[in-house]
Amino acid sequence: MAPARRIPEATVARLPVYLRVLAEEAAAGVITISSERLAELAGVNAAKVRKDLSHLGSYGTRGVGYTVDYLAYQMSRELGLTEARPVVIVGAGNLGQALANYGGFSSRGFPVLAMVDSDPDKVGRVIGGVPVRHPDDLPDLVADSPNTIGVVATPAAVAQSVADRLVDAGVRSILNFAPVVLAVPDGVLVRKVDLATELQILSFYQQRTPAGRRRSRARAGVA
Amino acid sequence: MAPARRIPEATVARLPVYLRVLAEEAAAGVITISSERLAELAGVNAAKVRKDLSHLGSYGTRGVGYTVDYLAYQMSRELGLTEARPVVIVGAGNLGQALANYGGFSSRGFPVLAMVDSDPDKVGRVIGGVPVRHPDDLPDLVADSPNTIGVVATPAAVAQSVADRLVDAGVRSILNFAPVVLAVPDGVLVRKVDLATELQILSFYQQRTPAGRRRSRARAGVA
DNA sequence: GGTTGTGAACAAATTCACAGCG
DNA sequence: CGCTGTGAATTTGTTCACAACC
Repeated sequence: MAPARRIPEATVARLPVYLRVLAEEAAAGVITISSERLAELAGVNAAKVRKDLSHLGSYGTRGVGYTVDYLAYQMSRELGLTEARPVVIVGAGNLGQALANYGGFSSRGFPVLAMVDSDPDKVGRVIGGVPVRHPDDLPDLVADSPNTIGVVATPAAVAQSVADRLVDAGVRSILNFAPVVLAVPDGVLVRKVDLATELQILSFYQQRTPAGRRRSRARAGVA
Repeated sequence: MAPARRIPEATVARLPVYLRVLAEEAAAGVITISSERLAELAGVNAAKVRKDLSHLGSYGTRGVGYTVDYLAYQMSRELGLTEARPVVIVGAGNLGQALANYGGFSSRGFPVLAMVDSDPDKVGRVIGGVPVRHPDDLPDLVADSPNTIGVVATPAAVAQSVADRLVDAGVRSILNFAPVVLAVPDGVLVRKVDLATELQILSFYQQRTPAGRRRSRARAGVA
């Protein structure tokens, strides 16, 4: 009986993956799932799944597994997903538009309220179903929902000033796609997604793997 | 004198960040940089920087710091960035187009060769300066450069079959934006970027921070 | 029998603190 | 004196292996 306080960072980072798998299984009519199977679908090993889940509480049944719906519910609750978190995307360029159009946000509880851009040609238009607003409207947009998440999808040069405006408007969570380290006050959370960084990491690891024999068609996967 | 073999994963993940900082400093005319300063700009602490760099070798000078150009060169070499890695983006939807247009790839040594899409309305066109090719062309596209990186920017439903085709064509590094765990043979590397996952992680941590007093304008940053 | 939940063993990563060198 | 490079200490994360339980 681990009553579950202080969930390790590494575990938190995996919960969304488990949650997605559980949603898929639930949709497929699966009622219970073992740590073994969940591990396979999530691409990790079973011991890790059990340890991770034990941090949430004792939601499994020995000899049986976990009830998919129930586990998913507990996980959503723990992640704070019981109510929707609105998203405002700053930067209505290619990336901003792609994110706005990307169905994965709204469908997973993150409705895209608006895009924000200073280009007068864009302000007032609706792109991909999302209205484009002027940066001055940020405080109004955020005022209603204090737990709005701000997404920075601008060029690096303006990312810091955009972040400042988001913070001033009351945003306390920021997802940053610009390749800069944002400075924000205490209490504001930033996560960064850097596309070129990901490629560089791939680049490092690929050079070690000698070039390999020609393609074996094995489904290795969960390595 | 750490002659540098087996660089820890956590270190590899930070090298691209250091490298970007070094490039910016070099562009600004800075000649040498201390671990303290590099740490500040990269958003980590100085001990970590020194430990990370020590895995590459002893490239610093005590009492002085690191020569920016030299360190950047050694780092690029270690990351395997001395020659360009071509990128093929599969999926010419919003995300694919955004990635194709995103300058950050080409400018950092990852030229975008082509997008691939099965939509006949798109094949043959040039979008954002990048030609759209038919999936059947994949083997030809990749044949020339065996170290091509494949980017999966398709809906989840087809991501696995796309990955299969990439692997069959000879691709050994894949960056996956689809919210699925890809199964690939040994020797093929996959990294995943899941946008909704990032939002969910933000969601978890934000709910703990009680809502906070009204905005203090402190530049906390590097926390 | 089958599967969870968890202590204990192990491994990786971070941080400290300082000797060593320029 | 200043700053790097690194052993040692600490913390965090992973894996093992098995008792507890259905």
